[in-house]
Amino acid sequence: MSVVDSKETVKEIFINYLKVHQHRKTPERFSVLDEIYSVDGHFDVESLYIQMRKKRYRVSRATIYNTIELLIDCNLVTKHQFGKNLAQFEKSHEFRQHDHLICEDCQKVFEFCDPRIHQIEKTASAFLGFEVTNHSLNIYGKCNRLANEGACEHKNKIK
Amino acid sequence: MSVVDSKETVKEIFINYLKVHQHRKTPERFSVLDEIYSVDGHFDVESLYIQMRKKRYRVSRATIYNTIELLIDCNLVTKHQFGKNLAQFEKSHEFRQHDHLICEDCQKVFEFCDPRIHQIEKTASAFLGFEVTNHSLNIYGKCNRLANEGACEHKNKIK
DNA sequence: GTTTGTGCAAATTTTTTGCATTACA
DNA sequence: TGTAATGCAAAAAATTTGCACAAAC
Repeated sequence: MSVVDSKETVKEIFINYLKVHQHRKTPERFSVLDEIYSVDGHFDVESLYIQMRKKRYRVSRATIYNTIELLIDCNLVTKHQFGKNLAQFEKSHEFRQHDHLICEDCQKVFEFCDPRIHQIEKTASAFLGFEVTNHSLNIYGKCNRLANEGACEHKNKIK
Repeated sequence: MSVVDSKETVKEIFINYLKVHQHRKTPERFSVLDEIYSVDGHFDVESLYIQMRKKRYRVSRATIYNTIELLIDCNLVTKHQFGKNLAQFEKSHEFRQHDHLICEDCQKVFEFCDPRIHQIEKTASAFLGFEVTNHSLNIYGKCNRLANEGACEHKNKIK
């Protein structure tokens, strides 16, 4: 699926969500969605705001916060908390569910998939009669500098 | 191990940590540790602060933040981020490693253990040569109100 | 006696809220 | 046209920082 197709698809999903929930289809909401699906990796509200101001869009922080909440509700965006008090977000449609390995030295975030997490989800939810909607698994550690030369920007990296 | 023994043990660990890292042994640091190990479950800095002020202790928020950082560093306290921008903490010495199921309706947090998470940790860390220090697995969902009557304080609970 | 740690308050940072105005339906 | 959504700025909430004073070592 091309980037353009993906944007079309998520826009349709969003339009449908807005219709079903009787929310208005404003240009601001679509520009936030479009911008989020133009970016790879994680982002926070402030950087998205600055990025959108630099470009063609005119949106307020309040609208970004509001729109992201809607996008999370219709599963087009995922929220992360990597241990700091700054919420990070990520587009999530048609992306393989993945979890994160966070390097405590360089703060870089790596992604990985492991199907076994679903078994754990099932067991744990059955244990208390939970109806699971999603999960968040973060593994913290130190990325091996030698094995990942260049992948990790250490503060004290040997130049 | 009794509560008193546990407090003695963690105090020794903390004393040793402070010695090794050449930090001073102040009464404030020990009272924060003592108070944390008197409380069950999760807590945030503000509630710990209020609780300590109500009781015998006289500590500032800044000191609590500072001390908790040291306690995290010596593995006596664990930090959690359950999706909100309020850091939650928990004593962690001699407590079985566990993960969390969070109810999106009532915000209640349930604990569970699953040894399979360690296999995932191993696989994921081997994948990128990570040296794992810890992990955080949060499963979000809706606790079954009927099956857990009384366990979950729903906002719209049927009275 | 040095120097780290503390308390307090001010500053920062991130998110939320109130309200007048705009614009979708 | 009625009402939800927006922008802005102020407020709130959580954490960090600066500095004078206290107290470990």
